[in-house]
Amino acid sequence: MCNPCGVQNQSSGRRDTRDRILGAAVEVLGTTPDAGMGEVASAAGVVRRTVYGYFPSRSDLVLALARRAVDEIEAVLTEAAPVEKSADVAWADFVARLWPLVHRYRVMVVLRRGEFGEDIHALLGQVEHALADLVRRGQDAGVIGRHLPAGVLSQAAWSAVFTIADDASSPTEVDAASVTVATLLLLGVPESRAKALAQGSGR
Amino acid sequence: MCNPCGVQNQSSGRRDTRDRILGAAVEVLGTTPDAGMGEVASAAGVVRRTVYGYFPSRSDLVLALARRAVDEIEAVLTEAAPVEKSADVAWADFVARLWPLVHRYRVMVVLRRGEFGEDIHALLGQVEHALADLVRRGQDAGVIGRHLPAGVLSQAAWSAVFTIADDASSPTEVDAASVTVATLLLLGVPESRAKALAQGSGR
DNA sequence: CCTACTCTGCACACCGGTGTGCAATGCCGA
DNA sequence: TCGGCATTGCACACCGGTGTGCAGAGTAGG
Repeated sequence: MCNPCGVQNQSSGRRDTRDRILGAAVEVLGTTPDAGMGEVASAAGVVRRTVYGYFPSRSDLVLALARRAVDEIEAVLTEAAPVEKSADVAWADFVARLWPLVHRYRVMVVLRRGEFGEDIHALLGQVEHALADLVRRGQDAGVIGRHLPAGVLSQAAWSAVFTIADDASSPTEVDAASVTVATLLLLGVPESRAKALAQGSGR
Repeated sequence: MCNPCGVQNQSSGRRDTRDRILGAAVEVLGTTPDAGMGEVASAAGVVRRTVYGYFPSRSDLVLALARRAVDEIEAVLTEAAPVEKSADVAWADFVARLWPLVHRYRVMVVLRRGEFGEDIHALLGQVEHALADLVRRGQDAGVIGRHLPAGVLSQAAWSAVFTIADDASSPTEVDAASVTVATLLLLGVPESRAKALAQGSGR
């Protein structure tokens, strides 16, 4: 082999390389959604040709990426928001759990527009629908405001998380509690309660 | 001429055609940021070749578009937020004035990532800086919350406006007052005051 | 009517990304 | 030591978008 760039290629297994490519794709496409296969490949420490060995086409790569991300987000959501929990508490937990991983999902938001809008939106639809239900539940229980319809409100809060994430230039300029408070406020939760919830779910 | 598509071409003047192209570009690029010159052209009721007569390159078109949008937004902002006005009132007025025009600026948010990030960001930087200052002023006066640093907070509120805009599928599903309330809440303005301000600035 | 100007409708070259084929290389386990 | 396997490093064809050139056709105004 010839690997002058210090990229570790140890413990190569087929599954392993695939994961490394997927990981690189998250990173690269998250910041440059229209990057080519070549860029993804070199970010993964691999040659363009190799990527095609795992993903026959660019869209296969992107969709695999999306599917994986959506699965993870859905897992976090169902874990944080069981039906018996109050909606505002559930939201706080969800955001707190999501925040450390958010950089991995930035790619989804970025990818929604452009090229694959159709398919990505379908995948994301699952999550967004569940989120809307959660907000609606909160509105019915009176713990979440009615200043906007549930669908719009959940969407606004949901993407506020990502907006804050990629505006916070320094990695830890903003912590999970702050983001939780901000989104709770947007949802119409009173300030005192918002702060209490953020403390509670921040472990 | 040969115009089977019923596209009105009357009162052609050079400036006029230019404006129609720019308008079509706002529309098309707002929903499909990587649309080609051809798509913009036909949306403007014109042939691809004609567009090149006004904008020598695709980036010229995009940048002209961006410059124009930023100018308009800046005008709205300075009109709505003179220094003597309290920051929360100013924000409410700004959002209320911006809302009816927001579809024209969606393109900016969409265009920030991808291809021209550098230049667009420079243009938008003007506005975002002013917005951050406004929020900071509000925090210092105690009318805006400190749950997030001014820069991040202003950014979050600012893009919430656009998020809400393109999630509201039906055009008038959401009115200016609702959006104003939502963003004020996000900024940490108490609910009662937020609603009062939204009423006040809603004309 | 003639001129000037815009818009059209092709032609074309160029470029960058995609996807494929194939021979060569290096590694790891039997 | 040998055979299989993943990876490499070219080769290539293909496609779609960009930007240009040029000869027309339609139109408005003097």
